[in-house]
Amino acid sequence: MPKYNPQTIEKKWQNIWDNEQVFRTSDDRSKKKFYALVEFPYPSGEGLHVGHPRPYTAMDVVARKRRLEGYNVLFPMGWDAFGLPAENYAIQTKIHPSIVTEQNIARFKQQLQSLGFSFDWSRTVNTTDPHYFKWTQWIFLKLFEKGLAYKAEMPINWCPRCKIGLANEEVVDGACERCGNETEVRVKNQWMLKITAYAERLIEDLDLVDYIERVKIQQRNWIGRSEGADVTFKLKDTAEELVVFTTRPDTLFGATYMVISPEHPILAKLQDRITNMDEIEAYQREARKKTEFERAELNQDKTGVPVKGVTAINPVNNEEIPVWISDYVLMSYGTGAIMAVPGHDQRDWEFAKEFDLPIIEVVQGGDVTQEAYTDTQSGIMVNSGFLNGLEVAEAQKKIIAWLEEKGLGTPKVNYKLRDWVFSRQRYWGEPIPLVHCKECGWVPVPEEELPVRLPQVANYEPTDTGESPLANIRHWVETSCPKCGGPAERETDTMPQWAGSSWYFLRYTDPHNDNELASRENLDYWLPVDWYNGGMEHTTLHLLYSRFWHKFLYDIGVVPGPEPYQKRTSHGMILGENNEKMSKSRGNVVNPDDVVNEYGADTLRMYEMFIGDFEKSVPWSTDGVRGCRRFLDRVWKLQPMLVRGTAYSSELETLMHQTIKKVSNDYEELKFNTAIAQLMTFVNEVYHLGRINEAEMKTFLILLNPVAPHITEEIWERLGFPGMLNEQSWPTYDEAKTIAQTIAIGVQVNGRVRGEITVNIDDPVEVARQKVMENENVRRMIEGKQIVKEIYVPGRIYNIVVK
RNA sequence: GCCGAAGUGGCGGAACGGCAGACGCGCUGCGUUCAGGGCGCAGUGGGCGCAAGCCCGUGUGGGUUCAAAUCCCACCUUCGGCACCA
Repeated sequence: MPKYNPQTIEKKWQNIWDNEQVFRTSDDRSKKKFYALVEFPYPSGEGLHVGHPRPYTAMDVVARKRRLEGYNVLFPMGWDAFGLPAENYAIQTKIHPSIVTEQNIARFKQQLQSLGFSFDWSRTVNTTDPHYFKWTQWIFLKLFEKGLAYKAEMPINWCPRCKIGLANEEVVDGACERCGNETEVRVKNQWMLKITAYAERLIEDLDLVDYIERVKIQQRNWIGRSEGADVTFKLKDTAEELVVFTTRPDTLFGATYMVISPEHPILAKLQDRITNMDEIEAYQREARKKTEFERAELNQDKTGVPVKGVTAINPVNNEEIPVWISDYVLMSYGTGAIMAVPGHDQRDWEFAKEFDLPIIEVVQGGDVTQEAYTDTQSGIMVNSGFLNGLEVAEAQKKIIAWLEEKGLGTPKVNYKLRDWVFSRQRYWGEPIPLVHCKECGWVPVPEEELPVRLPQVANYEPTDTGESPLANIRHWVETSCPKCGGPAERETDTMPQWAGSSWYFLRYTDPHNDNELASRENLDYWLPVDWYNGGMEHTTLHLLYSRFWHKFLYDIGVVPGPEPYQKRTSHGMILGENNEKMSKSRGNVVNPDDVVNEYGADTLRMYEMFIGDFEKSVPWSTDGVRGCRRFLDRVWKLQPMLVRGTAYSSELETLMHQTIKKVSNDYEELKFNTAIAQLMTFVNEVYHLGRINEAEMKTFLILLNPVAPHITEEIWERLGFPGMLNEQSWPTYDEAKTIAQTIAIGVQVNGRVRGEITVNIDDPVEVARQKVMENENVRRMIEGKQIVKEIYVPGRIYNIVVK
């Protein structure tokens, strides 16, 4: 027998799988389908690192298991290839991003193939391929048609280093998610997508899907649904009103002043009445200068200016209350105005203390002169007129009814979620397929003219004014209006990277279709994705965006269901050996190529699955890799231990059934580490025994195959088993045979282990009891004491309680 | 501040009411008729003991139970998400 040589056998089997199209997906709709999805990578110049294969291997294990279970499996891979690194590289080198992208893709593909993933490579999608982004543009036009894409002057987050506008989701702690530079606020004319129109359904429909709980929680958190009421406050001696959003209309009697955002439009309307306009304008200028970060994180001290000459009327008691402006009230949430209830709101309390405004207790329980009393989910109302003495919950019902009756308020739901800033002032992205005509306004490029391709340019630099490099390509910009034929200009902003990834999983079902984004038959068959594994970092970006697009496509009848992904799971990060995040600058990056060359792809795959709890971050360990290689060596050396046998031997039968059960279940629950531990236990047992029969060997190889596909195929072939391993069926187990007939159990006295007995699982209590009483040590422990109670749990424990 | 997850040997981790530490790494010993490596076998939570065995032990303090890493209450720490969201 030759030595185990992964380098040769892995190449060999990869070629066989490729030549025989073993993992080619068919559209045979008579078979039950399984759609397994992993997030497609951005093909960076750095190539793969060992973090990538973790989720890929996990889903490869599931996909391979499903095929052996008889499913028609779709397990595709593609390239999310628009994006800044290729563009930045182009700025430096003047090499077109498409060339660099192509090279990077080739390298990524070669690396992925060397790991033996069972992707159907014939279905690869590439977001930068005009045949693909034609449909990205098509979806955008549909959104535009339905009024869900609109252009607006918006204060947006601007990254001065990347010279690019960012979506809220791309700003982390006031800094650019990509480069870490602090972002600033700039008012820009931007394309926006109305994701807020779907806020409610994006929350509600989480009930329809099987996502891990932390993903659902984070999405709900991000969307930030909050129930309350809009309440109207009249302004004394004017025709104007201020509408506020509050979650606690029951505390209206405690509202002693109002605060509006410095950007609130009423200030301009009432400027003639306001007697301190200078002061207000000065404050507005200050507020505008601050970044979101400064406004939110750094400066929690309350500042503000009273709006002199304007007085509001509290609708519940007609009290006159002052109006202030302060930057702690945001124009972008609710109505940009609040009623301040300093007795029961921390921020309002601080503000009231700062400016010496009255504080009234309306929910009993605290001491509002000392601090805001916010533990008010329940409590008794006081100082609240007709609400006095009521429980909070009753008061809420009563006040809302009262407000509605008087026409002073209505129930209202607000969301923290904002509309999606969809334009980027960049070259390397999908052109937004719209034309601006002086006569007709924004006009869509006709469908038959899609895709709108990127022009060749010499210079990729973004401009400091924030205009796209495309703006300088006059021959591309200048066009004619599709509607009136007059002169018109193309939109020069491009789409964000999140565009192409919002629907790529649809394209996999029918990747070469030139007439539609995918045929309805294929979408009906393959959707929804049965299992989608990806990173937690995409929970509030990609995952939310693609659910939004999918719901929209559902509404216009393109896709068959409201949710794209039936099940969503997530993996932990792989850290460097020093327990820090892997990065070039930290010098702790492990390259999968090196691991494959030294130990083999099967070892890498196995280690990635064995390394620890799949859902948690874990440091890389070179010694751990060696351990997995050692195991595969031991598996290889099972070959000479083979004996004949078409049924499991009596020595291994129980363990065999236990192993089938554990491995089958654990693969489904992402507990690959314990599945592999079980396979190791099995091999250890075979070594003790010194032999393994054909039936056992076959089952073992099939169980190990999803994790280590090459070595298992090779051994299968070398032992002369019929066909290829990948054509076999997943083994089944008999529950009854997973239970050992004789078993050693612990014997406790007063809950402490004092001995061990070996019993037959079917032995009656009396037999077990007799064996317990024969035990020397147990006898000593109970001697001279009175037995109060005896508990026998067959197969588990025998416990004696003595006094 | 709010929401969530998690604290178990030297390390990654198992067990999720029933013998804590499966499996792997590391370490120790023995064998493989020199060494080293590789491989095989055995051992490996701490303390006491020649041993049989005993005591202690799953972040901390209480509680429930015949029995708690596991369930309940309070707290501490770490990590992740959100955060002046009215």
